[in-house]
Amino acid sequence: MTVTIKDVAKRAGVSPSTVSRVLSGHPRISVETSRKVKVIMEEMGYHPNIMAKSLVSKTTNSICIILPKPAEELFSNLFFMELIRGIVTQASRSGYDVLISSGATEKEELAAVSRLLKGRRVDGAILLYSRKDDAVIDFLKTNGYPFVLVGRSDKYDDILSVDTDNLMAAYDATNHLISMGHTRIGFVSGPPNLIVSRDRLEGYRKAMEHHGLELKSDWIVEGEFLQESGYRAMSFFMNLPSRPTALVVVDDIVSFGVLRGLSELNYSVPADLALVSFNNIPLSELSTPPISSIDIGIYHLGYTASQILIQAIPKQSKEPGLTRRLIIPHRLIVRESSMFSPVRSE
Amino acid sequence: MTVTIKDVAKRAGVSPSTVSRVLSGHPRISVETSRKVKVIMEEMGYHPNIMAKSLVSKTTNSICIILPKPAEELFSNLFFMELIRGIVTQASRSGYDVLISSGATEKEELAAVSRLLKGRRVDGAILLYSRKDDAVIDFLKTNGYPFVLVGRSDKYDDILSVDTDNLMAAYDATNHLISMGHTRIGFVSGPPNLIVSRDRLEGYRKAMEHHGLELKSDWIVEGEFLQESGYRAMSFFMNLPSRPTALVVVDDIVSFGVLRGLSELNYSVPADLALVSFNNIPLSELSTPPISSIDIGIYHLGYTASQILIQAIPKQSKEPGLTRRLIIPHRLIVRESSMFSPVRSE
DNA sequence: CCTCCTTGTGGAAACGCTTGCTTATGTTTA
DNA sequence: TAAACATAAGCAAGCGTTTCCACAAGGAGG
Repeated sequence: MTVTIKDVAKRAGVSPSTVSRVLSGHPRISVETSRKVKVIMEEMGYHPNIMAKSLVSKTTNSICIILPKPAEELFSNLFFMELIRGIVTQASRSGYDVLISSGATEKEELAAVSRLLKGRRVDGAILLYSRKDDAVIDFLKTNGYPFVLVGRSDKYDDILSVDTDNLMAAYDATNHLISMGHTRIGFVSGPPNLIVSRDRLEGYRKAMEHHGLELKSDWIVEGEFLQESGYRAMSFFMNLPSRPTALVVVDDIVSFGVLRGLSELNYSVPADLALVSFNNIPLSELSTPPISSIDIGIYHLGYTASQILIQAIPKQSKEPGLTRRLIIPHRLIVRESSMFSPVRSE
Repeated sequence: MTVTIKDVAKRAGVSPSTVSRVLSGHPRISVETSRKVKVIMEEMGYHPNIMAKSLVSKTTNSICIILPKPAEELFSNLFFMELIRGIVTQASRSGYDVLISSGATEKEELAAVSRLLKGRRVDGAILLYSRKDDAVIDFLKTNGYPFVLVGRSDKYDDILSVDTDNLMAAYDATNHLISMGHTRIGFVSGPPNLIVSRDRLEGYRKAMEHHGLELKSDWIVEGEFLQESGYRAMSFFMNLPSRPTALVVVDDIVSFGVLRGLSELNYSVPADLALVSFNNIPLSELSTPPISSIDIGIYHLGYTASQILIQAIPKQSKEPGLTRRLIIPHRLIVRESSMFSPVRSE
């Protein structure tokens, strides 16, 4: 049925080994033979069986993306789509296939990962954002599988990772609001077990302290990376007797929730509440008003993660890459949501 | 290094065949042997080599998603993210892995597909939205590979597919505006080579004719599934001497563009222009104002597509599924963007 | 008591490919 | 002219499974 290397060999009057060598560009194959075999492969519609190849070469030319546990929700976040886009693009340029994997529970997730890696279905993995204590990281690390983290681990520091300097990013975001004249600035954070939440919160704190501004514990609320969290945070803040004039929000999606609530209550952005958030997903410029956001180069993060991972996969030919931890630069995109200076009240 | 079936066999004092049979739950294995072998597998941390298994069974337990050509752009559309989410969820429930593939050009795309299918890396494919003449469909069809189309083909009608009744959906959308009292209704379409564009346009036409409303060719503009297209369409319509009071827009993303342009010009939605669009992506309720949209159950489309595909993959055990073409019901979600009745002017 | 089935297991080939070793055919070198 | 080498291609083993076939042991049927 399907045409194998043997069929090609027979038809070309050479041995299977020769055909295989033509395929892999072995140096000791004569130009003529090579050309002849190639013509025949074309004629017969030959395609190498990837499984057979993988079996002997012990390498699959594919990697997997491991989505964080509550994939159902997070999936909807454009953030992950951008990340995946970056990964898929780069991987496919390097001749790698990409497999998407996610589990409903952490246990399921671990099972999936171990099936894929131990079963030699993929050569390596990309983890999208890490929690404080991550069983998957432990698994991958102790078994010596190539993997890269988009984000950072607070447990290991010799791990391949691509990340944003979230502390600095939050510092910059807060600073921007301060430079616009805001002094009463709140922070809407993410889940406390995510490292990114903590780093961004810390950056906010640093900036406030650095400018001698008051850090009220009332003005820091935690939530999820969901629109609803923003909505809730907004009503919390607006009901405060003494409320902030600006907010640093941990993720654009959360900002959408804030925005929505504000518009329902007929508050205006940025006049009643200015906003800066993170990630600059494609939709942050589409909202009304457009949201100022720290662009962290999501696509670029994904692209780079894939690059580093593929470099780290042991190959017969090349030395492994040297990169360990890479920081992708961020930059603040100022849009309407923060273009307002409050009246000085001191 | 890695533990194989032979290692387990040796340690358990049985033959490799027996271990293999334990693995696959063969009926003629004694309960005792089975238990013993399983314990040893656990102890030794055995994981079956998926490649070896695939090689002999000629089946990979994985499918691939083929993204439409200009993946770079479309990827950003939440639409695809939702679709992928549905597919991945269902596939993983059925024990299948999902591979994402996309090519920059149609030729590259075809090469990727043929590498994956002919190379027996995947058992089947899901195509996301079809163009008028699709080489990939031809390839899959003539080679007899299992695949399902999310959308429909105008060339073959014996193809596995999951789709929305786009004609009816557009009819409903238009009808809704008419029932709100609009008589001057325009249509913002997508690329004419996409079947979905044509079907929706046709539904709009049918509804207009059915109510005896004027179909001005001025009031139908084509574009891409991009925000920019909406922006352009908006300025076109607003500069018309005789302009519509409502628009049916082929995709929510396009509506965002319309909305943005309108707000820049200080027009108000729905008072100056009412809007209904399609797909009901998670963000359509987040815009200001929220957009009325035809919910086509994107996640469900993906989920079902995966289900049908996996059923159609020939297995030793089961008969292939019987479904050929499945229509997922749609429903109109009315939001603020269409909640306005124009003043009767006749 | 002998044959025939059933049950549980082992042996070995096969899946399609790569690769180290070997061989055949020139081409240099001493 | 013989020895030494470079080049091109073939042979066969092996990657980790599955599965057909064979086989042993025990029980049932005649």
